[in-house]
Amino acid sequence: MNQHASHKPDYEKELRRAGVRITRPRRVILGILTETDDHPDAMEIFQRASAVDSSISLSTVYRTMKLLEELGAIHRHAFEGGRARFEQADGDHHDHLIDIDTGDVIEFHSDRIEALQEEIARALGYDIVHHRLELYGRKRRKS
Amino acid sequence: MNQHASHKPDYEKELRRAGVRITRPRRVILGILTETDDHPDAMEIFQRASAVDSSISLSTVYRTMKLLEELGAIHRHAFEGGRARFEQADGDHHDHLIDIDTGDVIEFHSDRIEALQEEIARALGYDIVHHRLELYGRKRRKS
DNA sequence: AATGCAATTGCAAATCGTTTGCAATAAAAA
DNA sequence: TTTTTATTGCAAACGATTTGCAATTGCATT
Repeated sequence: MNQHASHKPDYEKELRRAGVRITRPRRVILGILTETDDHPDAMEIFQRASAVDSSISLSTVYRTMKLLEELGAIHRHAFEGGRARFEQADGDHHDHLIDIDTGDVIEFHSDRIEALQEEIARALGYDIVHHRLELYGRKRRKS
Repeated sequence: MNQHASHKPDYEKELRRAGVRITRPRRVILGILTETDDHPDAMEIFQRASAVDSSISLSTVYRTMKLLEELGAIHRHAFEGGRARFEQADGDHHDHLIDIDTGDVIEFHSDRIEALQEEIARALGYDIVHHRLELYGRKRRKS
């Protein structure tokens, strides 16, 4: 099991490569995504974007996130509790531990769990297309 | 890893013990839940209930499911794709493999995965409150 | 069996997160 | 700079679920 270290992607380059226009709202949103390491939801991104340019709409945030998701630049997660949350897609697969008190997300990866999942699916006659492993926990109190 | 075998619960007794009234709509819904082994969503339950008594409303289905959930008699799962799905809560914990083509749900349990999850959480300084492990797969083609 | 009253119902409207139609605006190609 | 077309903000629509409310119904009591 090991935690994961992130590196900054160049979203603007990715979008340009996809042939979409680099507009002012998009530039602001991409900037926010680039400088964040957590897992914000659309509303959080919208608020941070509004602080930079108050004319940006929530719709544009959603549209931009959908665009980035389709390009494979970000991942959308439906953790418990309403809103979807986003994170940059930096190649390496990982699962999530969500702090139920703060909402913080810790990424982790376990080859052993992945292998067991494969084993189980095979035994049931299935090929795994994707999976979802989320641990919801609380920080252990110092004893 | 082993699959799970279900046994019929007496929902009506559980409700009565909780001091709620056994109404006609509730009796119909409980009957449907008792005789099903799959993981229906509220709309499916509503449709099956409507076939028995067309005056039953979707609201009542939702209210009854919430009631049973609060009593711990059923579990609610937010698998991918819109609606929540329900299953009887028969003590033993299990995870789910969802057939992405049919929506079928196969239950499984792995002590080894559970142990690894605990290990990971501990290493990160957390206690697991609950977790979600869902495998989304496709039936392996006979080769 | 008739009564009384709180629990339960069906309905419509509200909610929440997200998406969409549309006319106005702005990128970027010419 | 003009033109073309993508993108925007807005408001309205959306789908799943919940809720307020007046009407109904279980059921404990006579």
